[in-house]
Amino acid sequence: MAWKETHKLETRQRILGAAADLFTRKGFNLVGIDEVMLAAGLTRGAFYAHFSSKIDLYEAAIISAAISAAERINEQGKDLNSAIANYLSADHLHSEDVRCPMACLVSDVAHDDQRVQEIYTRLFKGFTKHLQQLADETTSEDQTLVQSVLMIGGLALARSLTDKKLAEKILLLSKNTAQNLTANALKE
Amino acid sequence: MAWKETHKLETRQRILGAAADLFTRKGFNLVGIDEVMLAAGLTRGAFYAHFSSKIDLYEAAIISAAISAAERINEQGKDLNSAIANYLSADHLHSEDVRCPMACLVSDVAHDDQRVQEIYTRLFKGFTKHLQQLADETTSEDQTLVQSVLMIGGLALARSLTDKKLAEKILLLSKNTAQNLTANALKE
DNA sequence: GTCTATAATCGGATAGAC
DNA sequence: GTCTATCCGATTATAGAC
Repeated sequence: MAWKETHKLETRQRILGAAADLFTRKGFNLVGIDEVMLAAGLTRGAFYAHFSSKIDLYEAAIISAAISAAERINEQGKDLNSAIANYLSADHLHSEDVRCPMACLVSDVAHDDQRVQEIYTRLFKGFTKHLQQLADETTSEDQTLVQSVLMIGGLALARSLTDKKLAEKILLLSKNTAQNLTANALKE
Repeated sequence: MAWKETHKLETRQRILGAAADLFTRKGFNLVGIDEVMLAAGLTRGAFYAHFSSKIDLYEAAIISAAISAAERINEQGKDLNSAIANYLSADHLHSEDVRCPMACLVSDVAHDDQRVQEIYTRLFKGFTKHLQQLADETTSEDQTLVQSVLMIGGLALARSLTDKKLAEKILLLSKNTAQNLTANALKE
């Protein structure tokens, strides 16, 4: 019974991983349950043993994707500047595996129902809190918020442009601005 | 024949207006042709006399929405700072009529096909060009790009948060940062 | 828990009358 | 050009065997 439970959990994680990948790449509506289950190595019928609906999966997948993205940042850099650089890198922009759902779904979420928006809001607060922990004490909450806008906005924008030269320029400029932000720049 | 043509054009514009409103509010997939035509005061059957497909309408509606949003900005402010303030205002955030598609669809577009992305890219270049015309000669292209990230990213993010206090704080901080941007802040 | 088969629905697109 | 009626494909969700 013990490994049956862990096996189910493992399967669930595999589904979540596939869903996180597909939803961040294609959004909610363009992804089918078929597609997710196939990517997880199963068929559609098995889906409802793990999740009660597609929306249910979506909500769980966003959280899962955010955790993966945070781990990816943590692996590579220990201070705020490298976290910013890592997030706003060409690597992240073109990443085939881990992508931050905060950027990939920033406008999608505005069209979704309130439950999804609440999850997104919670994740965003976690995002800024995480940045703040990496920063030194001289960094204000307000600075962190602006850095978040530059990170999420810069990446989201870059992902939607076909002009890849321009996209990478936007990443670079957003990175520099976020890293150089001073408390002074935010005043009225 | 003359006013028959203008009547058709007028109807087309009414459809486009309804579509611009619905698509920026709900995204592509959650909007039905039924819904658009009903909002335009017609029925579904009449749709295909004006557009060849839903995607065709979507592409035209994004452009139409961008023009409306630009006009809205132009009406209210003549200089760069008031354009930024207007764009990143609580008014624009909660607007029931005109909304900027660049912010409302920034991550949606990344999931769409290339044609839509190309249109979005073209509109973005128009967006930055417009900002630059409002700015004085001391403003560099790079500054304008960062201002665009703060405007589009700030608004998109604010729209997805259920915590409206936080959303308006993000607007305010993004606005201040965009207005105070100096060439120095963008350097490596 | 996972499979195959099927029900039920929804929405884009077309046909033909007016 | 606009309407009503209809077709058709796609997809979520369920039923029942293993």
